[in-house]
Amino acid sequence: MNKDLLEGFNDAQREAVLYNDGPSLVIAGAGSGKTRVLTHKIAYLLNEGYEPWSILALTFTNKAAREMKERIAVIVGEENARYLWMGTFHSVFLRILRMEHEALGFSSNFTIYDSSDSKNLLKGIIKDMGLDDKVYKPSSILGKISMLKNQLVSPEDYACNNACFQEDLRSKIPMLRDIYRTYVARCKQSDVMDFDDILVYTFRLFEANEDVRRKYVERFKYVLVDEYQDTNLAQHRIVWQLTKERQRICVVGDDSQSIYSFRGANIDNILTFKEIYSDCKLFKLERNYRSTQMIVGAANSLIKKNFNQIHKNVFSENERGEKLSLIETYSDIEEATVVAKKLSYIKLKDGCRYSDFAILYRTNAQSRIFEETFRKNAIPYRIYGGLSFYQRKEIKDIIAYFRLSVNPNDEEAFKRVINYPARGIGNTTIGKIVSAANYAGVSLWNVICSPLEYGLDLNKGTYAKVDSFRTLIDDFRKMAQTENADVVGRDIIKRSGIVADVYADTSPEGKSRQENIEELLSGLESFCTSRMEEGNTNVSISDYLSEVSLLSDLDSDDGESDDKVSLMTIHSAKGLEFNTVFVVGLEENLFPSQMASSSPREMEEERRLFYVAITRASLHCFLTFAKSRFRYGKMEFATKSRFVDDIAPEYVDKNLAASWNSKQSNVGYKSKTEYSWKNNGDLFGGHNPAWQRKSEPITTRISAPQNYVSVRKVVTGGSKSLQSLNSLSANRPIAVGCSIEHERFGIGVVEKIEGVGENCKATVSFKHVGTKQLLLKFAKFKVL
DNA sequence: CCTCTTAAACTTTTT
DNA sequence: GTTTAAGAGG
Repeated sequence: MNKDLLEGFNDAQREAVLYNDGPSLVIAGAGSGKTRVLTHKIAYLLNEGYEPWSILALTFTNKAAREMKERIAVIVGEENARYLWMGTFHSVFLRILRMEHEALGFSSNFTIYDSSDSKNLLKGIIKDMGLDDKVYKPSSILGKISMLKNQLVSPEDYACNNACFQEDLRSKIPMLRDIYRTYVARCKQSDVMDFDDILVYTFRLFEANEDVRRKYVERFKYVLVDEYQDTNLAQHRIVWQLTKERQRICVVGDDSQSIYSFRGANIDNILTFKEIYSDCKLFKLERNYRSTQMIVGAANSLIKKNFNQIHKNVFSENERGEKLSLIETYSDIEEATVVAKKLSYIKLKDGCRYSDFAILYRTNAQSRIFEETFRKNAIPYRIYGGLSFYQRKEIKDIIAYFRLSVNPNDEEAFKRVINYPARGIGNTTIGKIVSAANYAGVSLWNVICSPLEYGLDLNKGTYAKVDSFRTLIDDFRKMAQTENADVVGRDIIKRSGIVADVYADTSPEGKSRQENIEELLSGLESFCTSRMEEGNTNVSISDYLSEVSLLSDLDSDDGESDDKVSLMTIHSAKGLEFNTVFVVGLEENLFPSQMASSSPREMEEERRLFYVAITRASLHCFLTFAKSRFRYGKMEFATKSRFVDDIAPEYVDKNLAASWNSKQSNVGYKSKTEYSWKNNGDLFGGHNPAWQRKSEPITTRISAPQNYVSVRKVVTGGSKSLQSLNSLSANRPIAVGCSIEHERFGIGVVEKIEGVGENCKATVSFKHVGTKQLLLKFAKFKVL
């Protein structure tokens, strides 16, 4: 059995699987078969006699956990795999917290705030304290509080720390400590935890209750942690609490892929692991099985630019492969078009599937253009991340009712639905309830249950409305205790009036909301049936909520079944691999992000992010950047990202960019398009791709200038004449002092000209709109 | 108290 | 360009 288990492993991998006598740290380079090692190690442990429920395996995404479980099930059988404690930090510890709720003073049905709930609560607190939300911006306060929690700094610790207070004084937010204290108190009052609380309270549970900690130390005889480079202090300390005696722990990670420090992840956790677990054995997986030598070489040369790292030599023995291609385009729209074209071409040439491709970007906002372009060109795609299913309004409304039926003290859920669907309880009434609750230090629910006791002053009509809401929720609560989740769910959306409200709306958006509700209900149903198949006799709404509140969109993958191009942020691409990867938007202030430019530490993280992006590719990797881009609804000019030049030149084919530039100056719009066509042929062997003729509608739409116009007609303003005007400005050079007539700005005089070729910029003083800077390549004007 | 219109702010990255 | 906050009118 053990022989089979280790078939096809290299020495390093085999040793990492077999060593189980003490703590081990596996540094696993990108594509080095890390997941395979982890799954086989667990299978090996099971073979060695470990009971499935005595193994705890922690991952960062539900998806990773599920995949790993499936792969283990293949080796050791479903009946063993299902009893493993395997999941994200958050889901595993939430499970434990529910069992140990009493020790923490929470009810067993506490609910979870997502970040928008947290933000809303903070907004209210800041308002109540009479503070300016321009100074105390809820999202940045939430960020600070989240960081404190991840560092296990309690409100009390924080209030006592003078250095922190001085820092807040300097940042003009001296009330932060009071906000933090109030925020924690209000969550407690609502019987609610936020994401970070799951870790904080787990730590506190083990810290304050030695017997409880012992219990779990006894249970978890072996602990494995994936992506250890992304753990924060709280996670690190919890793992220590569970493993310090037995020291049967294996962590896997790659310091070069640490990309979550913004969320409190501390790269030092992995760098100092050896010191904390003193007998730790170190294994390095350096052979990359995923990518071509060229891609691995490029990635290595890039990451060398970072100082902080564990030395390793990642290598590939796959084919040499082709260089990375750098593509420069002149707008974000063209970037998407060129990517669509290359993608279609490669698909035809390699005969691969759409699902072999990924478009990776730095920010979610960049997905839009690709979405539009792909839709126009009939390229199927799937967008990951962005607004998740569970963040849609109609879904959140329903979930809020669910939450209230489980935990009526949940303040944010309460506020969300007390007047949805509209039942005549407005902001004034809600305000009165909130202040009565805060005055007495109880939940909103408590106030409406005993309005007299808490001095709730409402007129009779309003009071009747509030009380009928209370009755409604009370009914839901009673039902939620006895009935199954699917039954309760259907009843809730019917009796709350959501069905009537949503189904009255026959507009396209209303229709889509209906579909979403149907989807939620069918999801709820399948949740119930699958839980019952597992042997649970009753499946409560509470069970459902526990599961759902930690799900992200990335997790609800519809699987391999459909053949679509993946569009996602680089962050969500971690752990995945694709034949061909397009890393797009490689521009200064976008990637690396502007936010990172101030600190070298953050800049290194951005570089690691780029490293992650490149190493997702197994065969082809394209890097693209656009010289102009729409941001915040305005056109902005951009320059090539510094990261492009961090890759050693021998790995990157920059010819595309070079020849593009040389032809730029005297080429009008139309020929530019033709040029990129020709270029396509040059790159891949000098012939016109067959699909250019074959799929007529796609081709025309890609190359037709109307494409550009129709997509962004508002911003370019009457760009019908783009073509003619562009060539005009190229043919008739302007000079300082001459008059021009601009399509939108009218008549003006040229004051200054800077730059050469396509970067040529003119400062023009217009009669009516004042002085503007025009980039001649884009500006639409006539020389008079 | 509700709803419609207009204005402003917004963008890292996510469990 | 998009979403969400605030203000006016019903």
